[in-house]
Amino acid sequence: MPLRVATWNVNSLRQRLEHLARFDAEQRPDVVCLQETKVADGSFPERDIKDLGFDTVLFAGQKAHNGVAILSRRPVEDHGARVWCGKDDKRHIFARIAGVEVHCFYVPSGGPIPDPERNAKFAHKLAFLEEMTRWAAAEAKARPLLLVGDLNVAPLETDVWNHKRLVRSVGHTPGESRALLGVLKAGHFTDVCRRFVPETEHLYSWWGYRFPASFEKNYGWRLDHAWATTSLAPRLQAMQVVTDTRTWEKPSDHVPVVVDIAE
DNA sequence: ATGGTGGATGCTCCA
Repeated sequence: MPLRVATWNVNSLRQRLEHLARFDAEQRPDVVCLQETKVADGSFPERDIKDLGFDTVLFAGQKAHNGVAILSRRPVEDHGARVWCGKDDKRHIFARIAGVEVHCFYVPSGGPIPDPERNAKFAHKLAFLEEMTRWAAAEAKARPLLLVGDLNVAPLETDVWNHKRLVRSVGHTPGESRALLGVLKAGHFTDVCRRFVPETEHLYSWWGYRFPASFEKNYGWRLDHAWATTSLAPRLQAMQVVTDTRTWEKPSDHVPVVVDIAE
């Protein structure tokens, strides 16, 4: 059996517990990386998660915003978290499982205006992407890494429903795309989703709430990613974007991405 | 610099 790792921005873990249980029953992942848990550590629903069969539950959260977690059925060999851009705002957690260091990221959304001079949130996002990609490129040489999460960037033209219309929108600007594609093109990582779905095909993991009927019209973006170091690439067996969850009642705006790694 | 909706919080902020 391969190591099955899922990543999912649940947009409030407490609102999504039933969806997590259903997803877990259908996909049986060994590891689940969550973003936007939106819960302080003291209120984390640890019992509910352990009852699903995840013996190890790691979380780094805060009240109301952000928050990440890693749930594992397999033994966790090491774990930790890192502070990015000098802000301890709960956007990263990692665990080594079956020899693979799994890093779970929640990149800042970046606010509405794609100009770092006028929008401090966009400046923060660019700084975060710079720090994260620099770190990733350096660490990739050392050991097998699987970097997953909501990177809040759709880097390819086919990662959004209308490139021309959205190229000046935060999340799809050339600068943001360059930050991600630079690491991939440097050969440090394989974009797991694009290894299984060619770049000529549209692929999305997020359909916004605010755009009317975005899911029905398939007005999506690919914001959720999985990157494997090139040393892991030969072991990549399968990838699924579990679009079905977006049809469930009161869904997250993001859907899970599931990756299978041969052991 | 627009609105749309959803989540957490507490009479708005964030995505």
